[in-house]
Amino acid sequence: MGERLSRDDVIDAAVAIVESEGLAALSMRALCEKLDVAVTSIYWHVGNKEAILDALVDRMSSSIVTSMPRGRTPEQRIVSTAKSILAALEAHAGLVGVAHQRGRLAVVFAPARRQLAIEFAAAGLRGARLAEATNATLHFVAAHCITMGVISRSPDQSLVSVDLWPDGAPIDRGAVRLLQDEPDTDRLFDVGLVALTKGLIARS
Amino acid sequence: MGERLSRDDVIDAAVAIVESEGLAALSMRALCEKLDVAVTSIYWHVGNKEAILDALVDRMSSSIVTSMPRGRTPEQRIVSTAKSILAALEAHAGLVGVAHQRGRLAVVFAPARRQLAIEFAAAGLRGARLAEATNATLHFVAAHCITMGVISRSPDQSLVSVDLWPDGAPIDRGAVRLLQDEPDTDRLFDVGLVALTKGLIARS
DNA sequence: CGGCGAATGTAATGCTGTTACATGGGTCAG
DNA sequence: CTGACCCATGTAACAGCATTACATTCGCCG
Repeated sequence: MGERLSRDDVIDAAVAIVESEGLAALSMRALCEKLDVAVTSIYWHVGNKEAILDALVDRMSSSIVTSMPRGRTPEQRIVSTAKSILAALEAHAGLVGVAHQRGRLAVVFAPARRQLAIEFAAAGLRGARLAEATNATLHFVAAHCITMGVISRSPDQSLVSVDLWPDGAPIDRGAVRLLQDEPDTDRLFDVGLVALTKGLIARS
Repeated sequence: MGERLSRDDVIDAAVAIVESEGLAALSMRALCEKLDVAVTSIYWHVGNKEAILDALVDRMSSSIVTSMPRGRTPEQRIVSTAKSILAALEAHAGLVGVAHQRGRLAVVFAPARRQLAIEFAAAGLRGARLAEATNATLHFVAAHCITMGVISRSPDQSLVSVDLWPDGAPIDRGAVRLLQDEPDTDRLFDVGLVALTKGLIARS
């Protein structure tokens, strides 16, 4: 019976569970059942559930590759960079919140932070404004991902619709109709990102 | 022993627990212990833990009052409205994520949605652009709140700092120094909000 | 007083993370 | 070869969680 368990075996199984059944399904018992091993073996090799989550975040961090920014203007390249981060993070949707909880999102964001800073500098920003623009953009992307993660964790999406204008709307009918039903969050991200970038670049 | 339990008693106790010890401390056992009652009584009156959370969200929704927007320009009034929502939500920080999970953030946001739509219309937006600008702004505020909630749920804030520019930075030193340490999220919200508003109002 | 339903309690089930303790298996010294 | 020792695994338990089948009490109404 030389089939000794290794730390990597545990993490591999954990990744498999999270990717197939979601983060909520990752329990120590489910893990040891998948590995056909007693619970305590996991504790021997990895230590804690916290440690398992940390290892998962590490895996995610190292597997994220941000592509080169595309576009001719700084604005286009900033938007492109932010979108590529979003795409990379969405591949590991469930883990973004975990990474954020542990304050390790900064590590994941390091390459993107560099790219964004360079592009904002190319757009003419300096000093405090440059740093704030970079961080605000990253915060925008991170917050969107985490928000999506919170949604996806809930089982039923029973959206409660509200009657916004019971008696007469002071805005045009087209907008009223569009405001009534729940918006597409991906579209919202795009619109917000472009506007945010524009506003950050514009000289006050 | 006429001390019959009522549904409101349960919700009151739940609110007390959440406000004093946080959402994580809200368990059925803690609840019945605080009420000095058996667990099953709670199930009789409220039904489920889900139902309790729903009731908590209701309480939060009805207790949120958004103040009138301040400022002379539409941009100022939009920013003011968004900030007042944020302030109102932060008073019930732990519950925002719950409300969002249940798709009931729209209910909480209804008054703010109206105000924002009016202001964006005053800024000259119509139809789809008006609806998208309104929703993007609300999404920005909600995402920020939820992200803060995820942070505050974690016990230790051990932030891992990364060396962004191991060999030479292509941007000015002041920005480099500011980018190195973790930014103030409140400041980030303000900067992002103003830029977002500016970008949304600006005619493309 | 009888009956009936509303309200409460008892005790259990099955889930979670975690751990004290016992056991097997291999390596190495004497 | 044998005994010591340590690494690795297993058994079984504890404490906490939400939930529920079942029994019991209380109060009201006919």
